[in-house]
Amino acid sequence: MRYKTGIETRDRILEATRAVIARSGLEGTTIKAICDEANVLPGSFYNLFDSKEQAVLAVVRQAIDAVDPDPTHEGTDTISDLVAAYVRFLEEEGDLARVYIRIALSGANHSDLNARVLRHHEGRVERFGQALHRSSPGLTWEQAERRAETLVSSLNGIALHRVLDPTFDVAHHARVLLDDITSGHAVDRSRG
Amino acid sequence: MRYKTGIETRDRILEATRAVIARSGLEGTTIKAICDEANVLPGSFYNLFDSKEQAVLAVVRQAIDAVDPDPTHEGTDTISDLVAAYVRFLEEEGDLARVYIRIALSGANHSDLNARVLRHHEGRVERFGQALHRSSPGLTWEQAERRAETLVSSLNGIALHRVLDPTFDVAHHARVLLDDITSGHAVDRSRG
DNA sequence: GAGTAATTTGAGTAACTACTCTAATTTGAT
DNA sequence: ATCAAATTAGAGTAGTTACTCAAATTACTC
Repeated sequence: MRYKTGIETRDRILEATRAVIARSGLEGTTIKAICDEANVLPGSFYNLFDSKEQAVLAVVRQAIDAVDPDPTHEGTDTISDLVAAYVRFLEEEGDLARVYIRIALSGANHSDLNARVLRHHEGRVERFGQALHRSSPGLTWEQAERRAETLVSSLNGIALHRVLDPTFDVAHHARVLLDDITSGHAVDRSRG
Repeated sequence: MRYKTGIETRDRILEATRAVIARSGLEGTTIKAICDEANVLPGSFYNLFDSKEQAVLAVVRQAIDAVDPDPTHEGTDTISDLVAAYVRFLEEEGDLARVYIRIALSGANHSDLNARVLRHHEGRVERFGQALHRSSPGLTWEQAERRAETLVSSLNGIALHRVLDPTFDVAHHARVLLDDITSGHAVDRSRG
């Protein structure tokens, strides 16, 4: 892959892989579907990728990275920022968002993916927890983290439903969730 | 299927199908996996079922039905009851719960499943909305329904995460969610 | 316990899967 | 323009898929 055409073909294949995963899921993604979508023959695919897995994992990485476009802002953004960023991701990166949600479930099959998804999830929970702790001094760090766990999982539920129903108003429900979870609950009284 | 052994075999195959879907997802479910799990040869499977689809759909129906064990109670149960019933389902019917969550995503491929899942979801939202409206007179019916939409989707998010992380405390997070969504928000101020 | 229908067996099929290989073509530095 | 390397073409392979079928076995009725 040193010529321009090779790089273009590689990009086209990754785009196609993304579209196919978004449409058919990780398990339902076949080489034929990818090649048809990318207008490429199997020989070309295997000239640029070692395996189907490699292309799929590249897209998986894209999706996970795209969820949080600016991980370097750590320690400065509010929960509202974080939720808004996720909503923006869901609304503007339709295919990648679908891929992301598909991964969350397919992970339960492939143990390596499972571990990767869980690690990413924990990172998000921690970041949300810190933001929550900053804005709600009444919460202990542990309480903030637990509420962040609820929030992040719930947001994923909203994202999940959008895959089924494209008219689902993600922005609205995310805001309701955020308002409710951050309002008036200085103490986590549901514990124990 | 008129002999006792045939009925037993049928049940064993459905149990196996349930376990395989829970473990590998709808797309990842193969006749071989089902037959191995049920200790049956393909010929026997096809003596009792017309197709793989038929067995899978039977399990899908089981899962959807099991989510709400008592649909006749309509109009009398509280949101707390409904949430508790879902939590109980998730905790006590591990395999069926996994199947249920898997369906929610796989539905995006098979359009018939998608429609069925959406119909079921809408039914649940309506039931949750009615319970919410009963307990919170400050909410209009429409507001109650919208909050129910948020709640049901969020609960599914919590269920989804449990598939990835079996130690996830579903009961706790469901209660936090319920408390937050039902507390102090007589007016849906996030609208518009 | 004989007869009949249900059930099980297990090899077989056609279509699909991921992936390979060689020959033909295209690319870009010289 | 030449030439080596990159890229593409496209038939081919081995394994897996859902599903079939005739023959052997088993279960129940009388």
